[in-house]
Amino acid sequence: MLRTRFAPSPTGFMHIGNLRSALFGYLLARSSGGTFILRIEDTDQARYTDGAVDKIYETLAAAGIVCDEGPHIGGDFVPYVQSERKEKYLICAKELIDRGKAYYCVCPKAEEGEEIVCDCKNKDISTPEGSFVIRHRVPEGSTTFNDLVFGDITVENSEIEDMVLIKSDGMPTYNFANVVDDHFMEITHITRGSEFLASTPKHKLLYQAFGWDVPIYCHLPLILSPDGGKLSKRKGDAYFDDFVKKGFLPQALVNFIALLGFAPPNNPDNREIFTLDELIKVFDVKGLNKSPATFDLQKLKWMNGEYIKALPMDEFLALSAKHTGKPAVFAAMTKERIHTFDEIPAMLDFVDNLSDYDVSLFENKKNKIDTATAKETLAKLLSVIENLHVQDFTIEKLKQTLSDFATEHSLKTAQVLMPLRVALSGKETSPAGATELLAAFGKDESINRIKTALSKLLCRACSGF
RNA sequence: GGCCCGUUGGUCAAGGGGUUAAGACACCGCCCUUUCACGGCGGUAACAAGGGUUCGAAUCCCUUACGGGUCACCA
Repeated sequence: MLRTRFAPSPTGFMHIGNLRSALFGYLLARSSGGTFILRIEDTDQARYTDGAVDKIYETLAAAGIVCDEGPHIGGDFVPYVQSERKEKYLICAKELIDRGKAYYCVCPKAEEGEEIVCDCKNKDISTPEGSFVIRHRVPEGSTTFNDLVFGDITVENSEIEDMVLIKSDGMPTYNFANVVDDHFMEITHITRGSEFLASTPKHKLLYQAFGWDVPIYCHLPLILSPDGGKLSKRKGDAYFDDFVKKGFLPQALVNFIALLGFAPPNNPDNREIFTLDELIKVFDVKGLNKSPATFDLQKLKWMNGEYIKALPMDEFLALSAKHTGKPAVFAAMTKERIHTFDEIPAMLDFVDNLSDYDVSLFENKKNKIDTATAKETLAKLLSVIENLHVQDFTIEKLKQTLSDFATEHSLKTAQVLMPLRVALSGKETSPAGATELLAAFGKDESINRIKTALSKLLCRACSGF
């Protein structure tokens, strides 16, 4: 039975890279009928942040990633929080000391840039006094491990330091706790970012020191920021929540990061939009890449736009309400045009506040419209609209009315609709055409806006320009 | 700097000895059109460099360059 795990540290918000590790662990488990577990690695007390564990649950839930075992659901291997497993690590470390594979070190903690020559390795201290750590005794030779993505990797043991297993505060280090827990929780496949590639030989040596089976490694290619380095907090492109706040949908985000460093091997029609369930179906480690992938915001936006367009209208309106207080008629206009929800406010700013726009907006060479013809058309249009009944303000009826108007005055539809649209929106671009805006604003407001346009145009005419 | 890993258009990527080197995002053009957008059609644009191996290399090997990761009592 295949078992994978996601083992984050509760240090704050969920980093995109972390979410991706979780996603691939989940995909690997689900695609082969395995089990996906969550383990909290809180061995660094200094970095512990309140609420961070809840944030992890929330993010996984938002992403649709369901755990089979974990602190919040239990399982056969409780507890799933490392700080609650403290004794286990010490016992294991002592076992290693008994076997001569680890030793007590009483050297002071090295300061920044300082290097301490440690001789504890040869002292064989049996009962340390005062502050101490337990270090791994790295054997001679070289270590080779196999990775599902990167293949065989060999490192000389002389390159590997005698790493600390138990810190002076009694807590295990990440490297140690990770190995111990993965063994006892019977994790078969280790999925994590390739930043851990370099420490994997240390881990393998530990498994061997205990005489445990070495799990199968599957390192994921890194995600890079567009300017080369890591995704960073500074630029606001590092955390899941940042993206949600900006109006990205969790599903789109998941879809996008799944396709970073991965391409489904069997994808004849080059599909790129996948639900989580579909990702499970097409997932295969063979599709994993080795080279780092750059996070391209533009493509994410495109993908998010695709998800927004696919949303049922009621869901869209519910979500857009968080970003705009405008009436649904207007919000609905933006559905097919936005990439992220935070684009809505700027698109609908004209609804409550007609800007003091310039009359040059009325000019359009292609359709032979200038301020004079626009004024003339709007003036005639005004009386037509004033004579309409309120119940005639439906898109269907307005369309007919405007079309008849154009015919009657021998105008092209554009020559009627362009000036009207500008008058109603006061903008060069608007999220909908004249008919829709007319219907959305209703009779009174439409008349007001046309009158405003006329006064602007009149003013222009007086001054002789 | 040592060690490890990587390098196909600006970005994501397919392709694993013989291809006109896919597709997507972005960009540009055209069409549609009531502006912009959407949609449709088309276009620009890539095998890091140099050596091998081979009848033939984007594909295999070596070197260089560049990029990244890692060298904690952080995870």
